[in-house]
Amino acid sequence: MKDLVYKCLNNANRRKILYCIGEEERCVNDIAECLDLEQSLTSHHLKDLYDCGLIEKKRDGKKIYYKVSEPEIVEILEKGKELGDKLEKRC
Amino acid sequence: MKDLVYKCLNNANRRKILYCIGEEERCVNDIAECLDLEQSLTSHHLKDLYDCGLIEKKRDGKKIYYKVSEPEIVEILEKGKELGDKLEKRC
DNA sequence: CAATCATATGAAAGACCTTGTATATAAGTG
DNA sequence: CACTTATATACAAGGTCTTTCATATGATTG
Repeated sequence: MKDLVYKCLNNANRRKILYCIGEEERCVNDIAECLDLEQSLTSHHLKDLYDCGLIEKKRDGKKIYYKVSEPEIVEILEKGKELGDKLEKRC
Repeated sequence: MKDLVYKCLNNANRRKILYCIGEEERCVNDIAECLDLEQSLTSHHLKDLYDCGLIEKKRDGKKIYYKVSEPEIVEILEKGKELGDKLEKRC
């Protein structure tokens, strides 16, 4: 259970999704299009993120809008990216 | 390549190892004993962490001492833990 | 209500991870 | 040099993850 946050972070597509809906909410189709992912794949990942509690959703007519509910996750993402970049330069 | 940091974080034993050698260096055997892990498993995980660049090693006679080389990883770990705890309370 | 649009779900293939067992290497010791 | 201690590596079994394809559900529209 405690591993869910790290598990969510351990996939490039999920990380992209988090960045994508970190500032403003977006509907599934927009997310998929924006990141060039299959609709169903996007949906699967959104479910993982949602089940983990990192994002929230809101229905509006046919569309469902998602956004990050825990800003901390974006901070972690940024720290992770910084560190990753730093480590990459070394090799 | 950029995923290595997140991959390293996505395993409870590796996270324990990072905590264990975050402050002071320790040799493989001590780490294994301290965390109650098999020697070879400890060694496997240390290799992953080392290859990723998160920890450094130093030989002293027969023993090899490891310690965290990037303190940022411990910060990330702590932020991740805080967030994980927060999310867990919800369910 | 049939058709359409938007999203979710299930199943399955293949890739990837974790772990354990057995064995190898490397350093130190008698 | 044989032996022991400390660590690393190879391999294989089992499990988990990611992705795709096909299909289902749910809301809206004509």
